[in-house]
Amino acid sequence: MNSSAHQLFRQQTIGKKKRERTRGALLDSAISVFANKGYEGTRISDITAHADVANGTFYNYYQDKDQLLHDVALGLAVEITGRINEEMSDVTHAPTRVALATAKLLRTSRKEPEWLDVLLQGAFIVPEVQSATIQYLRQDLEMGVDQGEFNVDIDLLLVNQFISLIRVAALVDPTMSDETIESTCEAVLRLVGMSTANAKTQVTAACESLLEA
Amino acid sequence: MNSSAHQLFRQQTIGKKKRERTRGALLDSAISVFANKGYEGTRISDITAHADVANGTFYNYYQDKDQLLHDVALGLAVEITGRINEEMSDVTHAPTRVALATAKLLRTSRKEPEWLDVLLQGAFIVPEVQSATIQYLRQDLEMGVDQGEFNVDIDLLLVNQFISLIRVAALVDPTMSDETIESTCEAVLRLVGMSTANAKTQVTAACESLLEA
DNA sequence: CTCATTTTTGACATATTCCTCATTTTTCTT
DNA sequence: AAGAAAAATGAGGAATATGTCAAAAATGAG
Repeated sequence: MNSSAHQLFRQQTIGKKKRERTRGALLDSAISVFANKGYEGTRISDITAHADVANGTFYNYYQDKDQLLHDVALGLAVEITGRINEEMSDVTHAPTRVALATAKLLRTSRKEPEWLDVLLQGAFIVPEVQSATIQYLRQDLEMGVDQGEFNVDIDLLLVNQFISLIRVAALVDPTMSDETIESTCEAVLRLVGMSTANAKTQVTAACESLLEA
Repeated sequence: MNSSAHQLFRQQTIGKKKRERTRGALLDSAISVFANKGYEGTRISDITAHADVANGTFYNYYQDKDQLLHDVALGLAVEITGRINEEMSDVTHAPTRVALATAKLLRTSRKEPEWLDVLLQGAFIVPEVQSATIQYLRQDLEMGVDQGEFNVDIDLLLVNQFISLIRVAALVDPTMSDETIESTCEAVLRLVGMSTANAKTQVTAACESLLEA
């Protein structure tokens, strides 16, 4: 087996010792299997088979599925949020930041659908992953309130509502069409209290700047 | 075992023949077990144990877990949407209908948290349950657009975004406080394009009329 | 109350998954 | 290239779940 398109973790372990390379293979396989069978539905043997290692090898690295999900999802969270934040370091307008981040995230999901899927599964199961995921989002939302652009209370419920809109996009349209991306960006801006017209304007601008890059 | 608070299906089968009563017990037990262990996580034996029947009895009624989920979730969908719609038969103002329906649904979830949980699990797994759940919602949303109150395109994505906001409420605050209910009602109205202020007004009015009843 | 019919029972055969560990194979330092 | 350390292997025992069925028990119509 071992037919993943992506190679996130193996990429990170090239040149390192065998131990780290095998761990990378397990992590990459976990992404594919979790995404296709769901966390509950995957068996340890699914992952080892996908990674082309023996059954027992798994236990040289993890004690159980939970630990693996923790590492995979946290790794994805760090990778994805890191990338997006880096690319937006010069954007200070909160609505633009939120629209851009959402669009970039959903674009990532178009290229690597399994990443967002597994990240979100982890965010709903592993508290630490949830914190890591929420962190940046909350900052941008509070920034928007300070700037007088978002007209809503920022609390845990709102942040989770935001994330659930992302999740729904991936669920309803796994191909993640441009239309789905734009609709979702507009929806999150409406959720934080912007008018339909205003949201549309922001999203159009953000998506154009995305095409230039 | 058999310590459910609710008795939805057994209530419906009182006086009927033994066959229907046992089926009712299985359905009620399924609600509790699915809600507490999740669909994937529940074993047939969990359900029979909870229903105080022998293992083999399950197979006199259903071939597998999927069929049981289908019946349970569809039964819940019919029961819940039926009740809510009946109580709103005289309300014609779309924003009021949407706010009221959302508040009523979340109130139901406060009294019977397992119902909404299982209904939503079913809606994401069984297509027929999804249709049944979406049906009324879509009507009200389109009514709101026709009335010029909702400013947004009604499509499958939007309807699912709506449902996901309901789901998040149950996830973030299982006790379903008044605050959570109101915040969620406001959020769904913002999602469909109402202003923050306007949404607040509608929700306040709707929740007051709810207290009178 | 009787007894044919319906329903329940639970032991068991089958199947799946988990996890261990003694052994083999690979790695990589010198 | 040698060889000690690290890593991988996979057979197999323990645990758990599924689905069947012949026998036992409960039901309810007459």
